[in-house]
Amino acid sequence: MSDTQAQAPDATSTDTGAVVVPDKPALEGLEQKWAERWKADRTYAFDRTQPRENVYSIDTPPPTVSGSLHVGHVFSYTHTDLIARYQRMRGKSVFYPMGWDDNGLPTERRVQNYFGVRCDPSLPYDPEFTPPEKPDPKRQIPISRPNFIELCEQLVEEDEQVFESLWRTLGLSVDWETTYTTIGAKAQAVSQRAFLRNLARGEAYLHDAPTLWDVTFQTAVAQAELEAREYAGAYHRVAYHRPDGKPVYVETTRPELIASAVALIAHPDDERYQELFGTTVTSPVFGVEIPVLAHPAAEMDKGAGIAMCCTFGDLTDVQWWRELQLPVRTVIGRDGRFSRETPEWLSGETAAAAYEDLKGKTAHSAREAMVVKLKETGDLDGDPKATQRMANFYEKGDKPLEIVATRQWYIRNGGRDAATRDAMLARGAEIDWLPPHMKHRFDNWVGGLNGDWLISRQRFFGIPFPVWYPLDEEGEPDYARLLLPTEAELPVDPSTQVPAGYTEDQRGKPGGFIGDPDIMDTWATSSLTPHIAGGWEQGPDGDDLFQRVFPMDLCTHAHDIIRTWLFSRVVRAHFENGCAPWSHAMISGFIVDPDRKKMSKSKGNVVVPNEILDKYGADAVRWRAAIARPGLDSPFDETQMKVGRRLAMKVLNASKFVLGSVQASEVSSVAITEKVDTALIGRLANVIVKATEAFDAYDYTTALEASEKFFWEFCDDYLELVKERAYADSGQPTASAKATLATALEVQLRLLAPFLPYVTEEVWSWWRPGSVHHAEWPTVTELGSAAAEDARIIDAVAAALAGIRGAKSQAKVNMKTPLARVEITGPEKLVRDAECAADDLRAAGKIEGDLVFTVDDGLTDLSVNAEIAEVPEQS
RNA sequence: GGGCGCAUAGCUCAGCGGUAGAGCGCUUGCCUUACAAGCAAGAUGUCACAGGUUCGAUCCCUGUUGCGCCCACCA
Repeated sequence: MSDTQAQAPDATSTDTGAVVVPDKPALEGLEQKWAERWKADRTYAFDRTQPRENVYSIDTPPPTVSGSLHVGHVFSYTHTDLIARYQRMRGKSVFYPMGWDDNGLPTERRVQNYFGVRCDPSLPYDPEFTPPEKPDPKRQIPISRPNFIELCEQLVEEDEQVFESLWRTLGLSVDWETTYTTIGAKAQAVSQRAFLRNLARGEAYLHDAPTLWDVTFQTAVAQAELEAREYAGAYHRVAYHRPDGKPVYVETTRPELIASAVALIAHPDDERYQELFGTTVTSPVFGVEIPVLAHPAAEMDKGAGIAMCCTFGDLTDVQWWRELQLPVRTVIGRDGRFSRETPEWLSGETAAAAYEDLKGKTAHSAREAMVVKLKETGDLDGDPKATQRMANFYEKGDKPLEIVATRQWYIRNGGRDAATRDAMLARGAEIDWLPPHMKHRFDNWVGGLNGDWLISRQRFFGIPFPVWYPLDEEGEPDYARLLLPTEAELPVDPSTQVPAGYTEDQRGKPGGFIGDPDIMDTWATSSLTPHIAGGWEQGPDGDDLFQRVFPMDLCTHAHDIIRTWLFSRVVRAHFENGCAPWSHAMISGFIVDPDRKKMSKSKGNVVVPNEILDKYGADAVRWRAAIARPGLDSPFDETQMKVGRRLAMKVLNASKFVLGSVQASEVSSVAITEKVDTALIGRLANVIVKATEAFDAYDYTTALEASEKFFWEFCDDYLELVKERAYADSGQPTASAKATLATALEVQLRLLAPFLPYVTEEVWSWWRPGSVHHAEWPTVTELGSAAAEDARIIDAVAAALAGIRGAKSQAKVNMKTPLARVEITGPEKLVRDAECAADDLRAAGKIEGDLVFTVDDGLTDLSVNAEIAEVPEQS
């Protein structure tokens, strides 16, 4: 092979072909040594002069830097790196950037806890502010939004260094000169530009509607961030009253929402309620008159079959409210508490008096209060019956979500129109899914969308919407008339910058303007990672980089974020670029604990990556990652790490051994002439074919298995077999053995390089110039005519050798023990194959007497009969 | 309730229409100057269950059971 890369010469090998092997090769220290070298040599730098067809580009998940990494992340990122390294060796210029997801709620929370502060947007900026030495989590110091953001930026920088160090240790061949953050100016400009484009095309819109609301974080949340959890509740059988006084019982788990009831609803076919449809009933306690209506979404067999519709208790209520055009009667505010003002529909004397006790209460205590009242009025039938129900939670929250009508920004995603939904499904079908069944997750999610994508959040540390609103003479914002920046002005912060034609002193004044107070959800930014990393419409040469890397070749991540990250990138690329963002999506499984349970902090079963990297080394951890196929969950078992470590160690030792007798100049397929040697090369050729086909199909595990199996056979059989011949003084048999050893080792280092980047690079440096990671991926062609040899010869020889060893093992003597006579019997083909290695077998088996080959076509396998020369005395 | 995946040795997993495989673990040995974190040899199975297709099914089809995951589910 030729080394075309201009690499710095290596310290431990020379251009003259000399071989320098350490006395005691060790794994310890390899990560640090080579990570530093790769950095200094810019080994993984992207060559952006290459045209698109010579580029392999990868969209990497930006890890949440304020979170913690677990072993599952490490494995999934390794999977990506295996492909990256393979493609690099195939001659591609690999675009492999790394991003940090540092904006959003996780960072805010971490900053609050770390520094003991909280953001109060009403405060002015304090340039002198320094966080307390000892944060008191119970007494968080209120600070201004700019102060808060400064602390966020400070902390994420520290976190990012920790992450980078871990990834470098793991050996990810990321181009560390191509990093981005989701809060950085570049990401801000890209997010805002993409948003403005969506807005201009009508794909983004402002909408005042009921939204899922987290009362703890006081922000809207999107469908993709929901998590259904079991939640303890109780059925309350409650009486509404017909005009004639007769009760109509409903069953509800949320009696506190009787105050916001707008109708009772039953299924149109429900016999029991036919005569009630079109009439009205009055609510218990409050005596508010509401209609009884029919709607097919009411389920006859659920509860009493007739439901109390409140605005809003759940998503079915929203549907009824919308489709039956019911009024909005909101009692729970953004803080999750009952309104402190008596609602207008409860202004009657009885109702107002009853409501008095609910004011300012949380949903939970309002419920308790209502139960007391219902008992007093006799409208509670029996005792509440405990039940477990599923409720929607924000995935990061711990209180069930409420539904609150608020004004929010949305991006269309097919949740409200079939044409867009079909377009998204079509984009999904353009992607090669690995494994293929992961596409069902995507289709399933897109098919189940129940609304557009809500991207605004009522939080602080994030990318602001580049929007201002004019204020009318009363100081009310005109949401229909948006004030927008030009793309050239981006990024903008509407809370500190002023729209064209206005001055700062008009902020918040009648006739003036206000900035949009919200920020974009972090997914709204990470949905653009191909654009951010790929330099979409930015940089001195405009879109030059982007044209070379987009659409990308690969994205990799675990299956839990198909519905969020994967889908949102498809949405963005569809609207902005009219294509899918990548051609391949490789979906990793989870690493689960030995009981096949998901790892989670609360269960205390999380494996910390640093510990296993320290203990077993990066190559061992990578090996373990590589035996987990795409999409399959894999239980964590530490003993597997030992197996990987043993392989890495074996590579060092076997290489040391081979290089003890072989010169770099002996890598040559021409000198390989002996039948056993050509057969080994023939087998190696088969391995190259198999590994290459597997890698091309993104089946890194099969590629590893093929190369690893060959390597162990190479060590245990071939190396033992030709030892003596390779060490002999001269002659063509010796030359053939040496050439085979050198060639096979050199090829194997390249085959294993994607999996074990450290040991292969270490060994490469002993005798080859440059980096193995820029060496060409092996081909059959370079092995010459030997590649065509019948590889099965090796099997027969190995069987003969095993027979010889077996005899010694059974006799419980050591392998050095001489043999007086050996007879190898079997079918003609196998006997002739084994006979090819007669001299090597004699040497390896220490056969001092006859070595006889006998054909017996009655047998199907080789049979070896060996006589021990002398049985050592038992001591 | 809807969808997807899985079920093969004690464990983790390959495999395949024609005699069932690997690694780990286990057993028995060996200090063989590359490696004792090593080496050699060896034992281990109703291929979840029931039907069907086939000359032949662990493999293909249908159903069942069990396990896991995703979605839906606040009356």
